[in-house]
Amino acid sequence: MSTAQGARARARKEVTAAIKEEARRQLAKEGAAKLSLRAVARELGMVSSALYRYFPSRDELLTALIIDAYDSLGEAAERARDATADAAPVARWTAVCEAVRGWALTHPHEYALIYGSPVPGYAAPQTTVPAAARVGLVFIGIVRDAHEGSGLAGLSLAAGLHAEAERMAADLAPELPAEAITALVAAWAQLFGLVSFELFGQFNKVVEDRETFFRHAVTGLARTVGLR
Amino acid sequence: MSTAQGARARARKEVTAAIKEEARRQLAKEGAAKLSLRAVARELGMVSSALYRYFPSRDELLTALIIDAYDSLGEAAERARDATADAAPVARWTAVCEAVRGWALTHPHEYALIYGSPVPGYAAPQTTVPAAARVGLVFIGIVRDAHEGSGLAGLSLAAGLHAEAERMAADLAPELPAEAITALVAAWAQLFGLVSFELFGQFNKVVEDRETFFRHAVTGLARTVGLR
DNA sequence: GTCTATAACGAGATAGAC
DNA sequence: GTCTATCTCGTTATAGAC
Repeated sequence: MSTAQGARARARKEVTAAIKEEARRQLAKEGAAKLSLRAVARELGMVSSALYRYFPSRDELLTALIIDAYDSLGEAAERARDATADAAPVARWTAVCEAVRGWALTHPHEYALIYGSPVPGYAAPQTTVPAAARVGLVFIGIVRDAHEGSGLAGLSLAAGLHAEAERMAADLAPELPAEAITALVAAWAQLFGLVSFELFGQFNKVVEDRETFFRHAVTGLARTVGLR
Repeated sequence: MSTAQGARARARKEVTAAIKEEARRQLAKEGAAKLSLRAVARELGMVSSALYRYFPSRDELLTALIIDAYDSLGEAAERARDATADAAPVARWTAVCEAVRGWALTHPHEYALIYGSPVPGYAAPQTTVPAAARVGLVFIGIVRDAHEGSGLAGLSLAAGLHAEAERMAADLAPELPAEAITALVAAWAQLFGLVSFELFGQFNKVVEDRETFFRHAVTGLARTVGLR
């Protein structure tokens, strides 16, 4: 019975993986808005109703793809962080930024799914939050390590932002100065601005040597969060 | 006959405008990927074949919407620049940034159309380039004015980036230092990272007082391009 | 119990004949 | 410009295989 259960569980895992794999293929070809359970089933030689044993609705399938994408990106970032554990803070920062960019370039459609336009009629549930937070936590970890080690450069903070900065710090990293967390959130958004512009074509005919440009830009970002 | 011709031209303009208006409504409801000439025609009480007298294809309609969106955003930015002609460079910079954010918040679907995920199967033609460039030219203008007036702060440039920086400067603004243009292009992308994160929901449960946060962040961006 | 297959619903898009 | 026949879709109910 334990082997039968094991076999069933294994089969279930494999089918689930095959469904997501095919769904990702469709994501690339038609976009998230047109992702269709029927098409996925057809391509897999299944009947559409059979898919409901694995995903209770189309939206749940989308959610699974979104979580997978966030996790895949988060893992890439964590690998880069861990591989540079002994390096200087700025070097770790840029290494993670480059890992993010590298992941985006190799997974453009999954990147568009999580950081591009919202899918009409779909609202991401709270279950996506932990996976979505992983990249951010990697950056927080680097800044925290720098803070406890060589220290952070002093940063200024606009007068009206104190309350909000304290709130964000309490939420995200109580052990860090509020100005650092504020700067970090801004840098986080700005990093994805650089990646999105490259990926979505805004750098066409503008930036040619994108790798060098990116490294220069994110080194600047590292400085704005107080790393050195 | 000249009155008849004038009336015809006017009618054509009006129908064209009505088509685009309805198309924008669909953009909001279903997203760019599902924009269909048929649905637009139906909603307007026309027959789909009649639409082809105004737009030769769905892609051309999309292109028109994209150009309109870029122009609308560009105008908002230009208005903010002109309204602050006598202000300090940093104040002008933040005013234009806030105009960009304000436009995005009031036109979220058009923003997603031009700065969100690419539409599958659609490639923007070169005709969109001039409209797309308008916002960028506004920022270049502000930096140029500052350079000719109170001057720019000195900026560093990564060693390997000299060639690319010179190329970009020659392309975009030969009268500005190459480091300034490089920093400006980065800041431009980073600005849209801030706006996209707010608009696409990444700031949910993270940034609460978004207006204050945004102003703080773009003031920081102004400094990274050498304004003061 | 776990899965797949058949059939059907209501809604929307599409193609072509007229 | 209209009408109709035929597709697609998400989703459910049901029946039967393993």
